[in-house]
Amino acid sequence: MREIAEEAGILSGSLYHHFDSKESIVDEVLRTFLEDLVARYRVAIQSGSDARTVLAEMVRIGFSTLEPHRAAVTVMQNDWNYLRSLPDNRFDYLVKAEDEVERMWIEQIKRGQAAGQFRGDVDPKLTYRMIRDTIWVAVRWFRPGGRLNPAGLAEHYVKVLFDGLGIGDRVSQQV
Amino acid sequence: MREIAEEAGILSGSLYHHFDSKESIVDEVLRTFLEDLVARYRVAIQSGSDARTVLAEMVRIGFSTLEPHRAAVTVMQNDWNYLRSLPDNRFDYLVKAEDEVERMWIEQIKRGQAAGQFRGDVDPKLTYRMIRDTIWVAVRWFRPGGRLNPAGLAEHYVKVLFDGLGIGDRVSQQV
DNA sequence: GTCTATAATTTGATAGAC
DNA sequence: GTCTATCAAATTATAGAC
Repeated sequence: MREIAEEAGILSGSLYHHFDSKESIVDEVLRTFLEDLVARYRVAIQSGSDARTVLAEMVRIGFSTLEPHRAAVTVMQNDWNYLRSLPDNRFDYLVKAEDEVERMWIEQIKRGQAAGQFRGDVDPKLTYRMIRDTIWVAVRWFRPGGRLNPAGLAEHYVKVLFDGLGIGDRVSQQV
Repeated sequence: MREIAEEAGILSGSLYHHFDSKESIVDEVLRTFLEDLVARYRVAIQSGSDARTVLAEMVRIGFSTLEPHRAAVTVMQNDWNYLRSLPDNRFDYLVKAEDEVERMWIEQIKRGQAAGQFRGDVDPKLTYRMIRDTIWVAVRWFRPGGRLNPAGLAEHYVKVLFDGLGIGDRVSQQV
């Protein structure tokens, strides 16, 4: 709280005029982030595009939140398990939001598999988790002004995710 | 410290008979982990196999540490930046170890590109970071006894990483 | 090698003046 | 809306008995 107040240019006691607790600050940061994220996912999904296009767009949306929602993504990374373990039900919406997001991703992965755009021999849920992790953990090393911006990260990842690092006869490698 | 002592079945004061500070505990946990990890990477690299085989093995090694080195991986995830920021130089070896590990991975990626096993239009360093993140963050949700063991996670990831999620004419998708 | 007791510091939060 | 002053609890660490 003292560090937050210092960043804001006031003393820690003054923070309690704006928020009634540390949890309330976290709450506002996370709600804003999740509402924005889910809304943008919905737009991508409702675009009517094929699964591969939608999934690529969702990857781009994810990376694009790293800058505007850096604090939220960091808190999600570091304190997710802690916030969920709190005795009050204050952060129950986190699980609700995560479940909805997971459903969105998995639906697109399954739709792509059904349409023959994605290979059928991967587990949709596990694949979602790995995509999710890759995007959000980038907040730990990503710094604005570096060699690549979030859009560049997204394009690189989409390339590897969809087409793979390897070169060669795809079919013969699918055992 | 109280929680660690409780897990050990003693009181917190008694811990200081075995370690002179909290940092010393973290230090021992991380050193053990990094020595094991680097040694196993070296074995894989010195096997003389082609880059693709070595890289797949390095992925397997990474996932296989999630169970035996769960505490270390968790601390690396949560406290890496903090440990590096400490005024004393006690954890300088973390950066040294990370640099060495990064060199190992990037060398294999570049070797695979030179040999035509990996596509040349991906950034080796960025690709390494994404592989690294995907492996280690799994510690946050991976629980022994679940649907998949670490070896299963590794095989799934190797499949997606090398061959991609997509199906179709690879060349036409490389713009 | 562990316990009891306690020191020293950090941290979230409050009361009331201005 | 911010500051001063301070509280209460938590947390790392120490001293000395057993």
